[in-house]
Amino acid sequence: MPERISDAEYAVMEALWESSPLTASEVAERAGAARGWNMSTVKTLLSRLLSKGAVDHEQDGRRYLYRPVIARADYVASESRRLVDRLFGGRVTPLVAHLAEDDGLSAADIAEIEALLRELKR
Amino acid sequence: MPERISDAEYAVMEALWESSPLTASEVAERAGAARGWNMSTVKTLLSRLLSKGAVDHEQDGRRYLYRPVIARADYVASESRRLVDRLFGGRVTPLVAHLAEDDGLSAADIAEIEALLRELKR
DNA sequence: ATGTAACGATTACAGATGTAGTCGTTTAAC
DNA sequence: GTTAAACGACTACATCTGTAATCGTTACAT
Repeated sequence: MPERISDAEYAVMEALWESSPLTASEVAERAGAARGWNMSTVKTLLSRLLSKGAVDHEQDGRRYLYRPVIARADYVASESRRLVDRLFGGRVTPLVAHLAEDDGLSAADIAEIEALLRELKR
Repeated sequence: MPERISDAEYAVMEALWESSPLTASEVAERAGAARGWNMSTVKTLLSRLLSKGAVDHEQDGRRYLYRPVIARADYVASESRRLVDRLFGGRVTPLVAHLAEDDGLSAADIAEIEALLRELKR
């Protein structure tokens, strides 16, 4: 039962997954700037992520270096699963069906997925 | 910009999507009972859904009959899109790849998806 | 040395959410 | 007719989330 990560917190995680460790200021540059966040906001988010155990920090002089504790792949897996469970009764196929229809996959997309499935059949 | 529907509210929507119109008590039976919700909780959720415009109600004597305004398919589409956008840069293929690997699709699942893709190529 | 900029810690506050309780009214059963 | 059950309306309240501001300390530039 991992603590859930909010939307805003997720943006911070993205920055850390892309490159870590980072200082709070670096996170602000990379995740906050585009969103118009104040430095304080970024720090709040970092401290919430700390207490949720999603990131860790190590002292570096007068400041901290932050790095993710949970892997992006794990997060993505659990969020995807959550969606599939909630909306599609845990079945992946209907999700794919839905996305495929609704979303107009390009021929290239289709080819890519087919290749993937062929791989899986090995 | 449709108002977001929370997890608890979603359970109420599920009941209404499955069968509607329903009275508050019926929603409580169908969605609340399994979750141990108090009648009050269900009524609160219904009124929040009303103000969000996600459900509508019609008077029926001294009580209301509730029915969904937004279609399940639309909700599912927007939530799926949201996930794909957030976690996979808007691309469906990586999601499918992820789910497929991580999730061990059965041979039947794979066949089903392949059939689906063939359909799409027409 | 001194002021100022950078940092972390703490506090703030409104809106959303989960979960209910209370109140006034109506109606159905006696 | 009277009472208890059912209903909707309104209120409550803790937690989470988004978004900061303030405070105390430290270090860097002068």
